[in-house]
Amino acid sequence: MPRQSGTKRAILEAALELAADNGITGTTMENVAERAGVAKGSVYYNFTSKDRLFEELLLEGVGVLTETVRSARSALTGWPALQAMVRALLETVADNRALARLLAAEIFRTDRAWQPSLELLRREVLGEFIIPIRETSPPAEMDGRLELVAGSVFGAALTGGLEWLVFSPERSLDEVTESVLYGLSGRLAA
Amino acid sequence: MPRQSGTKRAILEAALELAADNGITGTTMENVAERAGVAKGSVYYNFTSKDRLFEELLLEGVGVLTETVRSARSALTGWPALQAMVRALLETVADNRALARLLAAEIFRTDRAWQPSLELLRREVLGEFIIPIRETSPPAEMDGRLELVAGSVFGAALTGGLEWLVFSPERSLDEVTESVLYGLSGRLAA
DNA sequence: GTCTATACAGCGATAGAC
DNA sequence: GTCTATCGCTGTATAGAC
Repeated sequence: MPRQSGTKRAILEAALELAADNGITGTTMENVAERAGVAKGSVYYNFTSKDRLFEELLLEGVGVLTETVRSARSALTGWPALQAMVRALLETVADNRALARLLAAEIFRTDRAWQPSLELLRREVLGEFIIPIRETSPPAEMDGRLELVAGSVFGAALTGGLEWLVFSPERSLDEVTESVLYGLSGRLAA
Repeated sequence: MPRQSGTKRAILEAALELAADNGITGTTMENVAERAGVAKGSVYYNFTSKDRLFEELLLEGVGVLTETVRSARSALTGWPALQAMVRALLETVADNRALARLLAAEIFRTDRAWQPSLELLRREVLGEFIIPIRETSPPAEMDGRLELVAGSVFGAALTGGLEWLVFSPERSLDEVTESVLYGLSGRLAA
């Protein structure tokens, strides 16, 4: 089923875990090789450069995120769809905390070799959020700003998830989902 | 008025601009020196190490952010206070876009020398958000989770602001403020 | 396809003149 | 207080044996 050799998979996983802890620049190809249980030469055989390795890693990760959010939306519309999407996003964050932290650090950078491809995927995720937002019939003057609304809803969930994992890991998924949705539910504006 | 020598200020500013574009690890002390118009030795005279330089930079930045948010809250309570704080935060992001990007990348990292001091300041900012949130009389079962709610509201604003600066810089502060507050106003849950 | 060994550059930090 | 010069280490990437 895996479309890659075991070595390639092992390298990707090692790179992900190390970079979540030490940042991408703080992760050396030597570290990755050690952790994956192979020699540095093998890393360079499987990935032409460090940039390529992390590009592949990030694109795969955002792809998984997009699919999860999309399938959570699937049959629902409007607010119930948004609730399901936020929960799915938080679940993904919890299951891939390394990826989530990496993504948070990379998503607004403009200096990376992989930035163009990453931005494309980012827009895909935001697009998934725009769909149910539009279904809540926003006023006409918000039309051109739905991407900003979606970005901030996405940010609320991602930041809430990271706050959870990094600073309050004792909380349950349910509690965190409720907390994030509480902020979006309008009860703050009551 | 500045409590530091001109050289120290110039170094801090150069470091901030460079790190926003290239990341902290991607910024060398040589780069900083060049941009500040001094020699590398002078950088090391003013800051004992690279870590110290960036610690000072980040702490000063978060301090400014905290003060801005606090003074925006000042005389207000509840939802109006939150609105004012979000707007103030977005204004600060716009005026210090380099700092905002740097902060977004650093705030969830756990591998930095300055992480403990940064986390303290982070809690201060969140504390400012918790005050008006509590004033909206959340149900008792949310009591222990207000930090998560605050974190996600803060994240909504910060992410919305970065989305703005990095991907939709043609929007106005008013439009972005409205967009972020739209997500928090409950109109998505209507 | 995986290994070891190494070239080569870049960076943080220090020494010491002025 | 600022400079130039340099040390020592680390990291990316490659060469070539197996």
